[in-house]
Amino acid sequence: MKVSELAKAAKVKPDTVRFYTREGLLNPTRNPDNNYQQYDAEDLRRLRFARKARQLGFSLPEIRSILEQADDHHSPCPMVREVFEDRLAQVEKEIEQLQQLRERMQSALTAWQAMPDGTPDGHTICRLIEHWDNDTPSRPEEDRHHG
Amino acid sequence: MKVSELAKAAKVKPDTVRFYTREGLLNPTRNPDNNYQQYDAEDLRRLRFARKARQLGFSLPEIRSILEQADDHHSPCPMVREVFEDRLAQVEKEIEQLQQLRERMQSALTAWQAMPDGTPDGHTICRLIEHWDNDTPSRPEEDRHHG
DNA sequence: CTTGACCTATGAGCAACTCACAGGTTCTAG
DNA sequence: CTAGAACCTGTGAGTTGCTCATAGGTCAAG
Repeated sequence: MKVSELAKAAKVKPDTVRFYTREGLLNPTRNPDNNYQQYDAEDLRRLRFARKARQLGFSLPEIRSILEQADDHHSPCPMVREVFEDRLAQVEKEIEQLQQLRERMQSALTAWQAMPDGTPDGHTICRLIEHWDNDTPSRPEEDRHHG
Repeated sequence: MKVSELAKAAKVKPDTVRFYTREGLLNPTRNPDNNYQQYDAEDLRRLRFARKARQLGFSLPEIRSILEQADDHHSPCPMVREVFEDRLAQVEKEIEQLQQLRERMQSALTAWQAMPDGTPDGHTICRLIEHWDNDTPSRPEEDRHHG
């Protein structure tokens, strides 16, 4: 299989295939005639595995470790279970923080309904935000990259 | 105020102050003697404002727009309200998706309790992940390449 | 006069892609 | 047989909001 064929089979973009290859998650051979990458069924399995693992929140380095363990004929499952549990805890923490944020935003919206849109006067930029009362520490920023 | 003094007053790192200055959110003057940045009370207000806005999910470009509007003596509040409502909707979407992910992870964990840690055999890397059934996108905005 | 703490600007690094570039290869139509 | 489309190659930059590293300038104290 060539890059685009593998990409299509796994429903990802060709650039993702190239990126994963660069990162060592896939081990294609070369077609000596034209220097093209050649992927096989094993690479497709690895790629599909990697995508599932990504959806579960595994990082690329983690996935690479898992694949390397499998290549060495060691079961990566114990590691998978461990990282998975950590990830679940992290997801739960994120949910909690986002819920707190939502509540705070909702009360702010309610409070703002009565507030006028003041013109900045050198002491105030926008009361709406300046009257926001921020006592909670920052939430994880990672997910904002997507949005 | 010098960089570190401003940073301390706003409880951020000096590098953040420098970064915000680079990005045009702060407008310090220069001490002609030593070329150091000089910040005043207005910069402190702007920086505090920016940090609150960041906690609410505003991006730096958005914050810069707000500050520029305020500099032009236009009230940025209508814009703030609008972006804020968009952001709230986005937070709610993220919460929903994370909750779905959590549920799927929890059922996976339950299902895994009975599954053995198989050794990779060339067809399977780790059943725990391979048997994960990924029909829905799990992270806020992965594109669906379905077809 | 050196030490050390501060300041300066700039560039790299993070995560996981995504895209743009410039050029080589293969396929297809005329 | 050839033009051009559509693929392939590698590499480097862009995304977001910082954070850190580098190399060098400034300043108070000993």
